[in-house]
Amino acid sequence: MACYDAVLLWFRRDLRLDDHAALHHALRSSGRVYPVFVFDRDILERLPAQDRRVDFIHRCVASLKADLEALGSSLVVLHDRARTAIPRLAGELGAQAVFFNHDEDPAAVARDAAVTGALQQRGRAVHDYKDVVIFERDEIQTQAGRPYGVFTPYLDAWRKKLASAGLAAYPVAPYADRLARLAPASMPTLAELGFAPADLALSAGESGARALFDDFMQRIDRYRATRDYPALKGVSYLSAHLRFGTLSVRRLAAAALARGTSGAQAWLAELAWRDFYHQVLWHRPDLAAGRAYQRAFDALPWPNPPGYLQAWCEARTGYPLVDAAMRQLNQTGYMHNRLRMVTASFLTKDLLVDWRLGEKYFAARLLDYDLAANNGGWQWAASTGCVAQPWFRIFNPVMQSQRFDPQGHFIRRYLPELAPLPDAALHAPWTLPYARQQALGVVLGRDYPAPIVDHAAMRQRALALFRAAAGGQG
DNA sequence: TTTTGAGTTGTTCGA
DNA sequence: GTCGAACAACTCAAA
Repeated sequence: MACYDAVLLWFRRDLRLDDHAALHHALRSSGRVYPVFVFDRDILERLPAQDRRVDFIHRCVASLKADLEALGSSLVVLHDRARTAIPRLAGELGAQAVFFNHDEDPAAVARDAAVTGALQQRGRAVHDYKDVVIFERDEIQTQAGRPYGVFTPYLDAWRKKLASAGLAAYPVAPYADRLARLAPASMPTLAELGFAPADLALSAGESGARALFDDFMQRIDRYRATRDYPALKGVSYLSAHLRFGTLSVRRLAAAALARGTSGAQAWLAELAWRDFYHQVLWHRPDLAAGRAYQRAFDALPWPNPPGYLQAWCEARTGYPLVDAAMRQLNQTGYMHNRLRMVTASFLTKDLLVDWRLGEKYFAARLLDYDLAANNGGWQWAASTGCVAQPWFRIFNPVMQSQRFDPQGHFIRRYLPELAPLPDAALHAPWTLPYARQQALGVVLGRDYPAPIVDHAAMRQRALALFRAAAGGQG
């Protein structure tokens, strides 16, 4: 292992001190480690001022800084362009090397290549590590040495590798005295970054992540049975913390493995999905530019009927489960996984809107937005992805509503204007006669939109669209 | 090389 | 209301 006097540890999507690959290696190889985080102008400039993610990250960074100060160090927080700021800071602090963890987002890959080039030009070393996922890049390949394009065999290989290789651990505490002694300094406020505070239900930072993790471990055995019901507390609610690395994915996998129950196994497979999509993006960076995984579907002539996208975004489709889900997204920055499928299917197969537009909307709204997973999920729903939903398999939004929100608890939570409706009518209010609507005080077109499309008719159009495109592959 | 089995999350139709 | 078949045929991954 290299031996340095002083190095930089660049935090990015790994905002924690627990089990941190790059930090662990930095501390082991250097007498002094300077922790730094950059609010990157190159990224922030492209975000709207009300983007609630910046508030969440800001809180996580403040929490990380406080944790470092408790150890006698601090965090250098810059509001700058990482491409130039990191090499400059390394020079100012006399750091001989910069340590960071991989980020496979193609924009981050390009940024890191630029930073690496600039550092090496000045004779400084760069050390980068796998940390965000369990297995990355080419670690899991088919027997033919190709990346997997089908999840089920990938999962099989992933589980085998996990069983044989085990999970690495990257402790930080034993070397904490090598964190640079830094006096607490101020960091830019959210307002100085140009962003407004958000109404966040999710507690930030490592302590917030830990609390959610402990809570989920009480429920993980029931995960398989409850995860599809948005009204239930069935899923982990850890996605945003995984996105920003306030939790170590290795700790999560270890906990699920140790638990060993059917529910824990089902959840472990979700972590494998995350690895799978990250690996797909690594091999297909063109997906980030909106290319379809199945190139034959790149030219699919999405009709994009005027007004449909906006109605979907604004929760005005007239399909209660879809609208409730979109309100959940708009109000909280989160959407239940089952509902991500329902709304994505509805936009692409019922409204015939290009999946890229839906993906873009999710990307701007989701607190847990992760390019690899979001793109993978949308392409799956749109039937353009790897082992996608077969195109003739189209969700029926009413049936999904009846199956997964039978008592309408979720719908009533986000669409209180429909609360007076009886359970049976909640999934398809247009089936109520006008007189009954009046009696209940929920009149379609006045209190809630009439359905924007007829599912059966649009299903036929979607089938025709895909049949033509699939036939054209010939 | 060829063969074989399988592919996250479904819906509709008709008996 | 319940059940099985049809929806199409292709690609992936392993044996």
